Amino acid sequence: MSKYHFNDIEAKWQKYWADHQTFKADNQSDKPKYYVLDMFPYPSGAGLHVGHPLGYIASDIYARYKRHQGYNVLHPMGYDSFGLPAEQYAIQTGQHPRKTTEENIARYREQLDKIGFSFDWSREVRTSNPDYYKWTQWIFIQLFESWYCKNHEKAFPISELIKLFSEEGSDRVNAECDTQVESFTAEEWNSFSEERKEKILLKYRLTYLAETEVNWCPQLGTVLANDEIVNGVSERGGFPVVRKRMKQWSMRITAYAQRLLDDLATIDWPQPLKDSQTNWIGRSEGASVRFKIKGHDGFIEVFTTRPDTIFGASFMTLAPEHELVDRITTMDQRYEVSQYIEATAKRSERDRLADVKTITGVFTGAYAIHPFSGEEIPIWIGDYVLAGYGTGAVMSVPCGDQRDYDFAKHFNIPIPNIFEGVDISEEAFADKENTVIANSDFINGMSYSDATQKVIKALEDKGQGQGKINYRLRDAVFSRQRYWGEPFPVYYKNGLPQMIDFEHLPLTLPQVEKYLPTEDGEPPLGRADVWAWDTENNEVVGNHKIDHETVFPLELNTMPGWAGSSCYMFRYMDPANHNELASEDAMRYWENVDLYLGGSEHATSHLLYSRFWVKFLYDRGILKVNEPAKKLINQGMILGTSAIVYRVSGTNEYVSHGLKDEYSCDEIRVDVNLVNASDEIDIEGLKAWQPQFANAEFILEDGKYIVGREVEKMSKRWFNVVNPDDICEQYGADTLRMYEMFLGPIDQAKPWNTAGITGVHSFLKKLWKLFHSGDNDAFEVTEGDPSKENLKTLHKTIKKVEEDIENFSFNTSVSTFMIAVNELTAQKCTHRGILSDLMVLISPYAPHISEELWEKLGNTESISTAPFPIFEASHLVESSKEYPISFNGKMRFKLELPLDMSKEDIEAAVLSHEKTQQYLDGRTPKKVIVVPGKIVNVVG
RNA sequence: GCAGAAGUGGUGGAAUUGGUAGACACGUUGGACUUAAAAUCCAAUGGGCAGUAAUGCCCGUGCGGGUUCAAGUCCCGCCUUCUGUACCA
Repeated sequence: MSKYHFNDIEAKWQKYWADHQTFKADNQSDKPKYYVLDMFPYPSGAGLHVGHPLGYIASDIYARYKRHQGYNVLHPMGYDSFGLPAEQYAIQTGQHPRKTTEENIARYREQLDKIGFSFDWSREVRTSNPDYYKWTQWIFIQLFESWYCKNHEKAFPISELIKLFSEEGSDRVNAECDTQVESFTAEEWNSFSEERKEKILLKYRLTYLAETEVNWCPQLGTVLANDEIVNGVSERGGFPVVRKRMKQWSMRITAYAQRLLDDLATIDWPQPLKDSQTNWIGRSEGASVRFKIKGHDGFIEVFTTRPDTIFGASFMTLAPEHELVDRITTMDQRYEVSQYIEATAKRSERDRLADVKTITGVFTGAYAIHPFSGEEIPIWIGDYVLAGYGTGAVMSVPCGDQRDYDFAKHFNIPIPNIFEGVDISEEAFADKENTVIANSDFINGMSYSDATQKVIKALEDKGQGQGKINYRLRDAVFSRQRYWGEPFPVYYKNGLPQMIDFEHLPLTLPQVEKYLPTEDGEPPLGRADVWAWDTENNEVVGNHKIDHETVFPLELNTMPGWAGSSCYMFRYMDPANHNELASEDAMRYWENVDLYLGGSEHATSHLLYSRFWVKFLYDRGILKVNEPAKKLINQGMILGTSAIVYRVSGTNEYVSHGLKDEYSCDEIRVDVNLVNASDEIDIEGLKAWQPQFANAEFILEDGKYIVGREVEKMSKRWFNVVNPDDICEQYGADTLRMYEMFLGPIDQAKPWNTAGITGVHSFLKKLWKLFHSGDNDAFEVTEGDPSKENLKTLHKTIKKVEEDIENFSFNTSVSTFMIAVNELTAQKCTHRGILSDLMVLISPYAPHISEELWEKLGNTESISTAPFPIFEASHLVESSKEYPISFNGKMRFKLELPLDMSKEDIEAAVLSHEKTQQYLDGRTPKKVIVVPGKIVNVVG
């Protein structure tokens, strides 16, 4: 009666861990600290599928391993619980998103608990809880109260900027700010009205209100960030996105572009992830050049990475949205230009992306003056120039840039050649490394780098340009026209934003009757009746009081999804603190995340924004560290294996996969849980599953209906979701944990496939049997000294498992355990010491069975407090080894030799061996290569 | 187009610094136990050739070259697949 009853064992230990708070971490300890974090999930209505826990299992193994190694481990979990799906559901059903969110969280928790994670649930955070988003609002206020000084490359309190303005005026301030700021003296500043000062400061704050061109999604009724748009349509829902000018909150992340780039060198993150952040930031070096406009006072400013090609510029191109277009267009061209602008504005982002081949543009009638030659250069408008990058204008050098070349060819603009010995009759020459400049006045004969320096110097002397570094990274739009997000702690007095004082936070979400935008296009908060701020009593009051002189309207937008997730890793350190984000002591102790696990899809969103906020809070002395995580691992996605049945077109007949080519069929995806490991479907189950199959006819092959397979993302809509609860029920959590690791390397994407799970499950059964080897299956261990063989198996395993965990090769350590248990079974080893060490090795992977057997071994404390066994090389020492002997690299025979032999002795023994003599047949070998412990190679 | 990753049996995948390729598992085949099935256990399993057999030999890590006594691993040139990104001046 001692079968491996995993269900009972797992329930027992999960209860034990919860009752004893086994994994609660202390904020102080003599032990070294280690912080292991998973990216917290959005609790969706679909619940967890087997793909979600992959990363959690890996991080749990590492956390448990670190506890065995004697670390004080912080391993928390929480929920990123603001988000669009709950809001969409609320719009459809009228149910408050808080309610569905809480239900989903309860379901997630239940599922997570079944897998046996060692989370410290006492530190749980939820981004939608007012106690939590109070701190998101607080960080927003800190950003509002700060400006970025470029001289110090650091953020400072806005009060210091005010001091600078009042003492020195604006000209000595070198700040990251809006492109157009006025210049004033200290006297002027001091004479400005408060309102005027406020307006000026808003251009310097790290979060600011600005009229910006945004990605507007009409169907969702909201603005989207660049990373929420995929192929020109919204990531959620796939709706078209158009460009629109709106007043929005923005974050000055561009101030941190260079530091975000530089500090990548200080963190141990995957190279592909660093590369995508580098690309996203998009640093490029070049020059900013100001071209005079014929007959006008102003300049056209352009950015170019090729100042060396300036003499090849035969036209200028402005983006259709460029502010100068209207001013410089001549009367003759006015009609044509306005037609063109209207046409391009109508095109959605998607059309523009889909159709990059068509060249369109129009001449403005105006001319720019070349800064050196003085030539007149026609100014065109073209939609291949993007308003959002650089200055929205380019100097077009058709001989050196393919897009300019194509544009010039299309409109018959001259293409002067400024490269020596290069043929440009077919295409542009863009190879700057192999360039010799010609036809270019004072830079003739120079290379790219020499010419670039020379041109920049000459531009500076003329006051018409300078060297410049440009970034692709844009400031992040921070407003969303949604209900289910953090409200801004902001009210408006005379149209100017004011922050609510810290002691009156959190500003909680008001009740609304519907979650849709209002009829006149305002965000859902525009529906709230009680959404005004009374500055006298510092409380939220009804909108009808707004005409009162102390009551002002509150911000109607809410914050984007990334607001709540940017600094949550610090809140876990001290989640119940009402006075600080986290206490000084807690932050000093835990520093930042030592190991962070999550998907690579967050590379240019969460992970970039988080780094930005952490650097900002570091500048302001709130955080002690300037990066959120020291090491990061991206776990690969687990994909679904969809099952497909084939309906003969226009009938209710379904044909098996092998026969489908004989018919004209439609593919229909069906529930994968109806299909067995040999791809055969349960026909009765299918008939009961959906009404359309109830009366279906099936054309079978060999008496079976075989489905087709397709590997794709695991999702409800493909009916390919596998629920971890079912696996736990059937095989147990320990099997699920080990099998998910066994599937392959942690960072690789792989399809879920239950076929191999029995191998891992039978390993756990064998492990159980190792302890229950007697005739009546009673638990039995032997005492005394372990055999040499036993020790060898154990220490081989310790070494391999330790290496594997340190390298995050969790898949190979599962194999190592299997080998160890097989060997010990063969050795009939039931030795207490060997087995208890083995249990500690296995417990990070299969914690429940380990706890149970650990208890049976007579231990009273949880196995999680047991020290990791120490590897002793002496147990692996052998007296002799079988050497492969090769001739010219080809293996000929094996020879047993003592390990302590010298190189020379090995060589002599090999040469005198009869098989060597046979092979050499009287010849003398050229060389004998001896690799001690490995191989001997005789080169003839 | 650009950047990154990867190509190994029927399948998932192993192979320290170049040193016996295919660990471990699935699957398949055969056997044991059983009235039978399930479960469990044992054996075989990259391909080919020779041999009654033990065994021996040859070929094999996407393709073509190279370095080396020795290459899945290093170098050069290709092909294919995946992932991210894209009119970025």
